[in-house]
Amino acid sequence: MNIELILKEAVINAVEKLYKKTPDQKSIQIQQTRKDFEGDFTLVVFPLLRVSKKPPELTANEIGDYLKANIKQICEFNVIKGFLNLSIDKSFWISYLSSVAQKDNFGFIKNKENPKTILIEYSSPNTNKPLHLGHIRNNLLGYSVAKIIASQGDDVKKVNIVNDRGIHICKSMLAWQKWGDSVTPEISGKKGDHLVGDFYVKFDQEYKKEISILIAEGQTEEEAKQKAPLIQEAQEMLRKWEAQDSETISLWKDMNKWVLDGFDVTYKKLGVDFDKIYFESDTYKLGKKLVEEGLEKGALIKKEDGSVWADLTNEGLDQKILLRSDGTSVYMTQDLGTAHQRMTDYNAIEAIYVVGNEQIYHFQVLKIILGKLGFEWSENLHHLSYGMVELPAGKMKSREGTVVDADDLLEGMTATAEEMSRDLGKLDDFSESEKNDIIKTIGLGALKYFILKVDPKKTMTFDPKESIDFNGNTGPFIQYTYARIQSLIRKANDKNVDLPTDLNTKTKISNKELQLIKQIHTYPETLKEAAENYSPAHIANYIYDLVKEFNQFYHDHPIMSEEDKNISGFRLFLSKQVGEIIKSGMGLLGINVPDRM
RNA sequence: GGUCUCGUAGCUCAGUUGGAUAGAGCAAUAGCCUUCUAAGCUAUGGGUCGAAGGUUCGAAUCCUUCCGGGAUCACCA
Repeated sequence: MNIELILKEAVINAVEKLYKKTPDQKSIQIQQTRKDFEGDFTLVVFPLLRVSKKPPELTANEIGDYLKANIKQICEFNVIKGFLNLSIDKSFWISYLSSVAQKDNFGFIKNKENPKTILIEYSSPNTNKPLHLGHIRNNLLGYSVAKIIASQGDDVKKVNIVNDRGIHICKSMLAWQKWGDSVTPEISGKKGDHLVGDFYVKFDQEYKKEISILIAEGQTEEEAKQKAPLIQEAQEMLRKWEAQDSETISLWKDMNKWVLDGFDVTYKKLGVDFDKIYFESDTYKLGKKLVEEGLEKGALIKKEDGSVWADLTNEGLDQKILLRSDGTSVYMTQDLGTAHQRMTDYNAIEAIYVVGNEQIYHFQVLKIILGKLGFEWSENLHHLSYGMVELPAGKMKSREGTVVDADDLLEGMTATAEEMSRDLGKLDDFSESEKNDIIKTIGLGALKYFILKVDPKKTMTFDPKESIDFNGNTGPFIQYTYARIQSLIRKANDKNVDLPTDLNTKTKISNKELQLIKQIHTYPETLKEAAENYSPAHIANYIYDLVKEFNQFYHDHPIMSEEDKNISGFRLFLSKQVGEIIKSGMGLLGINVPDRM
């Protein structure tokens, strides 16, 4: 019994009765009334003037009269210009709040009729360096979007495809061989991914030296880049790897394990996980068969030199190579193969790729080619592309060491949270382990919220020198409000202020309280939109507004000292519900909320 | 050059399929803790929504052109 639907239907009836015509759905525009006006919902009558053939005010008044007479929830209305503001009876809102409390996961959809299996791929790291801030954005987005979509009743599978082979991996391996002195994570005491990453940087440094020497000797930059001994050795190593040379493979396995163990630690700290991890070393040969089949079907073309291409000129794009003249495959070929493989593995019909916006073109092409190959699900492949995270100085570059490392950042956040708590004297009477849990929750919450509240497609800048805020529109602000609510509930329990099981609909409530209930009312719609748009930011901003509103309420609506039992009970009930929604919404962002802080 | 994308307060960002007087936070200033957690609340200042046209009863939102930033256009991944 969604009140907006009831209103919509009623408006249609009104128009039919009054003007003898059926309005089309689009012309019924009902929205929340802006705060500066009296009312709960507003009908915009402009689109209906065509049917009414009367001035806006008159039309609005006529419809208002009809609605007030026929819909019992409507107690009053006013008209300003072409806007018909409808007031809903307060008892309706109070009973609505009661009904919300009876739902288990308010706003979630359970037992959806035809749940879809949706794959979401995110993270997809390279095993040659540790994770950085860009990966954090990717992981948080992927994990949160997966939760949000699942909350709307579909079956979501999280997959990670680890890029564990290729020339970049060989670079780290080679540098380790040359300058590593048999060091291991155990010996150095360094986290494996960082250790390997150091060798990747080392490679680049030495490689650059060689290049500048060659250039000094008179070669062009182009030539020098190709002819430097190090890069040639790395290429040789890749050839050996592909030929399954046992020594190379063994080194590769060792170093990959170091990195993957390191990733696991970071993933765990971040609180993200996967249903399945694919490795590119297992899948990089996939796709060739699809291409050959496509060739037979005539969906692809073969050139004189034997290379195979997809012709996308009808789609306004170029031609795209899929098999080189020597028959080897390219990145796109692989991706065709892994896409097919995954969809088959899970019998899925929809997939979301969480990948940076520099690959927009790649995914556009991928989708078209899969369509040409005859896969109907190609229509349901979505690229959730997100903007880069930049430093004030510009882009982050792993090879040059100008990155914000994920582990460092996480640690820094916890440290800041601790400092903050200490300064405020918040955690003085907590045990050491409680304290640790709480500061981790707060630090992580600050980071996650900081990243997720921003529209994914926007490029964001991050200044490592300025620590992430803990006041205002931040994770800790929301967590704090939650903790206060929990404290309220505990105190109420001690002081025998009852939490009613059912609300008295005659209770007198303030505008602020009404406003809060109305905001609770939009939570399910917010979740739905967030799922449709793959947008955690929607939810983040919703919770912020709710919390802001709640704090105002909290400030000037006493609960314990309120003598009217009806009112104190109602306020406690309302507070608890707000708390539930904070927890639920933050949960969808992958952010925990503490009971005390 | 083609395609895509972004441009809203000093800074970081909201702004639902076009709707009423464009909103928050940070930073600045001034208030509020013997009473439910001050990581909070209140107030003040701060804007030609990149620019110009157009569509519309109505545009930050849609269309066109231009300006500025970013991405991409490999027989790299």
